[in-house]
Parts: sequence; structure tokens; C-alpha cells
Amino acid sequence: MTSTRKHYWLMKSEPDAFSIDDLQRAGTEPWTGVRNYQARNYMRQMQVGDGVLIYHSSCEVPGMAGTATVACAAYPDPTQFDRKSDYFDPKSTQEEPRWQMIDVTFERKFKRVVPLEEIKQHAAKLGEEFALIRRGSRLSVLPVTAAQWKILLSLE
DNA sequence: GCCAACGTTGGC
DNA sequence: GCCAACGTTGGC
Repeated sequence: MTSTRKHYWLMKSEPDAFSIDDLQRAGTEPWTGVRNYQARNYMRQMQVGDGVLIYHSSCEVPGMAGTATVACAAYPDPTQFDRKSDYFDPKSTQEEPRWQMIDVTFERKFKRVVPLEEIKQHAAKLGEEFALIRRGSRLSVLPVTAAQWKILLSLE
């Protein structure tokens, strides 16, 4: 888990709530609210400097909007302790926090949003098992291989 | 530990 | 707004 190699990820965000433009304005943003164990486990594996594709979901044109980098190692998501937060989790404790998160730093906004529809056309190259294009996949944080990263960036 | 019911995600 | 797919919950 302490590899020095750079790893790549894709993170989904609903642009109505938080878009690539919001990230550009913010610079660095705490990625709060992930409440899925698999997604959390991926965030635990993240290391400073890892590449992140920012993906817009649940919107008019779902697709890749830009890139960011991982700004810090995973740490407890404070919203799980906040009763007023949508992400409050009564089963989580300070001693044993259930949810972690990372911060991401804006890197680049794509000249255009690369639509999911277009990404799907490259399924053969990307691999059918790539979670983003797998039917019914709802994972909001998923790993991207170096080869996939290269292909995905080339679509811009 | 099974599984039905329910809630959520997210493309369309 | 619909609904398929999936994760979680809770009764048994």
C-alpha cells in the first residue's frame, strides 16, 4: 500500500452540486460525503499526487470534465459526526470513524465535457470491466489504469 | 445467514 | 420522471 508509483482514479460529482468550475474556483476541495464502502476503500488507497478524472454525473451530458490531483492521504470525513449534515452517520464514532475522505486539487478543465456516450465507444480498448461503462455500476470512486488514463485523456 | 423490502444512483 | 441495478436493512 506504500507504492511510490502514481495511481489514477475517477471520481463522480453531480455538477449541480459541485462541478469542475466549482473545483477550479475552490482550488482544493475536501471530497466529503462518500458513503459506499468500496469507494471508501479506494480513497484509502490514494496517495498524494495521484491523478483524478473529474466526472459529471446525473446531468444533461454525463461525462469527463477535467482532471485533479489527490492532495492528501485519507482522513475521517467530519460530516459523519455532524447531526445537521446530510451525511451524518449515527453508527460512526470518533474512536472508530467509519468514513474517510481525501482532498482533491484542481488541475485542468477539459476544453469540452467528453460524454459517457463517447467513452463507451472505446469499450474494447478500455476493457469491458471498466466500472464506468459497466451496466448498472454506481460506484462514485473507481480506479483507472495508466493505460485507461491515457486513452481517456486522448478523447478530449 | 437468508432474502424481501426499501432507498439510492444515475442513465435515459 | 422513469426505472433498472445495486447496496443496505431488518425480520425471521
